[in-house]
Amino acid sequence: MATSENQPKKKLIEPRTLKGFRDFLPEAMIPRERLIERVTKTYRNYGFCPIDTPVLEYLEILLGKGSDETDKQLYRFKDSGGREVGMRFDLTVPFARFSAQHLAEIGQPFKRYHLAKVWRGENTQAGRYREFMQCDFDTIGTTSVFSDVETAMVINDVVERVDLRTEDSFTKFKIHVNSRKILNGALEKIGLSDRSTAVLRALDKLAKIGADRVVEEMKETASATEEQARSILAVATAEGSNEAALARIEKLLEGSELGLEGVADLRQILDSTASAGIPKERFVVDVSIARGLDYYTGTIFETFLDEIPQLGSICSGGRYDNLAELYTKQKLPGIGASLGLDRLFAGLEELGMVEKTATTVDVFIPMFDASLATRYVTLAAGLRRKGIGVELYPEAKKLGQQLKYADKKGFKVALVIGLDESARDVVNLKDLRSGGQLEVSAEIESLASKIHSVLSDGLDPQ
RNA sequence: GUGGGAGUAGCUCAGUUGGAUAGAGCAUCGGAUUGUGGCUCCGAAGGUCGAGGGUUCGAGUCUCUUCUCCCACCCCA
Repeated sequence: MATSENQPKKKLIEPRTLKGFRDFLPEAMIPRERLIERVTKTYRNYGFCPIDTPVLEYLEILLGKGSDETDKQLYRFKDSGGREVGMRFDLTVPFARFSAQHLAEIGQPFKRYHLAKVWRGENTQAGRYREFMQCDFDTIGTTSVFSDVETAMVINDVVERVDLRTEDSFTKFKIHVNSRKILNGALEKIGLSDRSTAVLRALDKLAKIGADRVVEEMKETASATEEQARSILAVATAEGSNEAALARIEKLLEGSELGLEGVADLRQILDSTASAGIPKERFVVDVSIARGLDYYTGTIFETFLDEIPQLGSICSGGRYDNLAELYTKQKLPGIGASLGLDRLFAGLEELGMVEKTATTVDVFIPMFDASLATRYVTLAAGLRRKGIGVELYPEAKKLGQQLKYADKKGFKVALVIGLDESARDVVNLKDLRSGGQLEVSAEIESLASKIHSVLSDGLDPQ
């Protein structure tokens, strides 16, 4: 190999990232972290506990758990010890393994959340990447419908808090609810139970491609008759209010114990969430949502933003009978959901709900005069002890340049201290948003409270 | 994986029938301005024209191969 000293010109390595993989600059990462914080806080608010699992799993743990598609998308390789390994493509499969492995320690019921990156080697598209973050929460070890109710409430709470500009509730979204029991009851009644996957996959596309093409697809992929397909659609397209839709479905499913159970579950979810104060119109009974994955057996959720439904579901989940059947004989029923952070973030940006900032603190101290450096360091430390984040500029450049830097980064106030101020033991407190400034005492206690008031009320320009 | 589109400065793009040293705006850095940011003016830096081959006196431009990215399908968050 030729060394660089032997070459007339050093060949630079092109800095680049893999397709579907991204860097996050501060102005993207700061709001992203804020969103993550809010999601975490909401999950914890319900008693969900954090866990983590390895990025790599033995290949046999991951293979054949989703569809053939997920097998194809799996990042897999041999490690240096010759072991067949793969990178997790979701958080549910690792959780299933985790539950089976630690069941004795975690007990039941068990509620966990897990925010982590997952990897899928599929083709990229707008809002779809090969490395992306999922924010899962699950409750296992109980079949109680009140876990379904709680799951619905968590989804609602978490999406209500996505407006990163404010603390106010975001309301322009709908949670679509369905139950596999209703679908399976209907399939049972018309004798299509053995082809449920294909039928449901077709049904899932209803909103996208319309009734006629769904029927066509069912005939093709599930070899359903026209009559069978139409009768599934009759259940799936029950319209009107949630109550009216459920009443109609109840009629259509008469005699199907399973189907009626599904109707009862949905009624309970709607009733309980309404009593808990969640607006009724937030939920939409929608029998056409089916979810791709096969392991759902009961309630299903999908969440859409009112203004960009074409973005797809930003938070989806459902109930399953047996999470870890491939790893343990112990039956583990549960329910959970997953927030697609990157897709949601793409949506929030489109809706202008992401405030751009490149700083993590509000207060900026320019190094006005090099001889006062220690003075600045001390002042900054004092304010930080008071819980006020401060950035001190590291070089004694021209004041104008330092303020320009502060302005560009989005600091809200600057504390300007030159020889004059220092001698009189005062601080020139400048509101960078309005341009107004005020001379205040440099005493930490009063300075801190003054900063607080300027941060919340601003300072009039003079 | 299938189909379509596009690759020129960090970003958005211009570049005529093939012609000499490849340009602009924004962004970056510096100066005008050694006690005050956003506006203005001036300047600097920044390019293997995605890569490799071919045609030609001459290629950013034509041609072939290849790579990458974007869009749609499939599937999904």
